[in-house]
Amino acid sequence: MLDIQLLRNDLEGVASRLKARGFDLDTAMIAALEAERKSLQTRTQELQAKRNSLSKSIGVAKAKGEDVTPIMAEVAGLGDELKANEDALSRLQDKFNALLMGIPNLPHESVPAGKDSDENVEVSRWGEPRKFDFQVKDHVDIGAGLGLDFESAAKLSGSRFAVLKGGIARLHRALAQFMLDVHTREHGYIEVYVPYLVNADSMRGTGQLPKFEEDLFATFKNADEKLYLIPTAEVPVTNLVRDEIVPGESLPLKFVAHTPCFRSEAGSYGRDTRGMIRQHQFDKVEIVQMVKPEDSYRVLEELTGHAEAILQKLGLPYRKMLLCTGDMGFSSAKTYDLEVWLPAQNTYREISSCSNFESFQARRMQARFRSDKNKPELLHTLNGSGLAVGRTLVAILENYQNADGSVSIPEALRPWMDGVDKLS
RNA sequence: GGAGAGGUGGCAGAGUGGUUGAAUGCACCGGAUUCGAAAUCCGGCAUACAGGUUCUCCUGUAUCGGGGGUUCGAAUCCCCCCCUCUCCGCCA
Repeated sequence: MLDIQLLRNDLEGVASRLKARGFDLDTAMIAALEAERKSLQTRTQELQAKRNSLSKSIGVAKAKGEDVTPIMAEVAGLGDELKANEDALSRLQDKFNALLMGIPNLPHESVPAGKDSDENVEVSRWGEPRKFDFQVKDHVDIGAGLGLDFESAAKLSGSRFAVLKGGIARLHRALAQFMLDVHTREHGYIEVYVPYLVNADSMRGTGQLPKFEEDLFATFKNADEKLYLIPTAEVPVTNLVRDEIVPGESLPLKFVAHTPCFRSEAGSYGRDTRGMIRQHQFDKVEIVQMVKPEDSYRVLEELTGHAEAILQKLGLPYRKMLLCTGDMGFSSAKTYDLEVWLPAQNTYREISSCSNFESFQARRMQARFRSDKNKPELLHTLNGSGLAVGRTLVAILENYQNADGSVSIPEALRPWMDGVDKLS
């Protein structure tokens, strides 16, 4: 959520920055709503003040044993207008709030302008894609002989699910454990285990709701209370600080969580239908930080580096992309995507997304910190995939495949695989 | 699932319709005392929003788990919901 003060003070400026990310802000409508709000609110508060003081004087008069009927008569006249004003104000505020919740974050000034992913900017590249002296297979074909089973998954649940058996399931588990261990041991994150079902408040806090309900899976706790399956650990982990005022000295808070993620993938029919790239359910290790505002851009670089470290340890070639204004997520002010090399597709594919949300999520969540005796201040939130486990599995299968159909295990991962150096 | 108790400020904990945004204690901040510290004493100390003033405040409104209701007036009464604790049952 944007700062409403910013909207009031610099509506046109906000509109033009939003335009850069392809969002049209109806400034005339907002200005009109704002003018109406101002007069309604002033009038309502006036009436409330009058009622309060009259009510108070009734109490005083009664205590003295005086006759209160004249005051009662006076206050009775207020009732209808006050109620009408209160109702109108609350309707207007609901409307304004709904509008505000639907406005995306402002892009940081360092974000390049652009329409879509074609205009993202490559920042750096790491590793050399391997030269194969045989015909490379994609992960589906390689995995078929190693326990990657889409037919069973289709029987159980339909399309966009996978069953892993044997060594490949083991590899999947090892990857998650490896990532968790690196982030906790080397990068200073605290491991957290969190619920996979969360309420609507949590989804609103991080920005998935109200706009993107169709991307989520939901279930019902009872007839009128819906719970959502998390599309990323970002949701439960970031919401740990919702409605909290944390001591300034406790920042930065650094959390890492390994969770399954559930996405309906509505609107992506036909895209990445083959294989494990785009699933309804996948595992991800997510790193999250809550920091002071002045630190958040330094931390974005640091956090992205933590995700890169996993790719480097695994020896997977990747490139780091700075997303342009038109390709960023709804809540983000600046995002780096890490794209891993997939030889069978002969291209780089997203495996991590690292974002600084500045105070956008914190404002929705009322997540604040207090330094000394200063007033509470909104903190900044960041997160990144460190990494998407399923896609990392795909990358290893494809990059470490051998001519005989076996797959080598990256050196760094072997301690998590009981020393196994090859799946066959 | 059954029975009972409870949710109040950073924390603990009073408060069952009327100058209560809320006693008291702890914590915290400023000052006094002290060579300095502890102890003691004095004062301050919630959040959001609006209006005024504009870097310092003033005024108003809302907020005592959430929502709705009664009333001139609700932390306090009524209804619904959520959560926590204790006991019993069930259970990975």
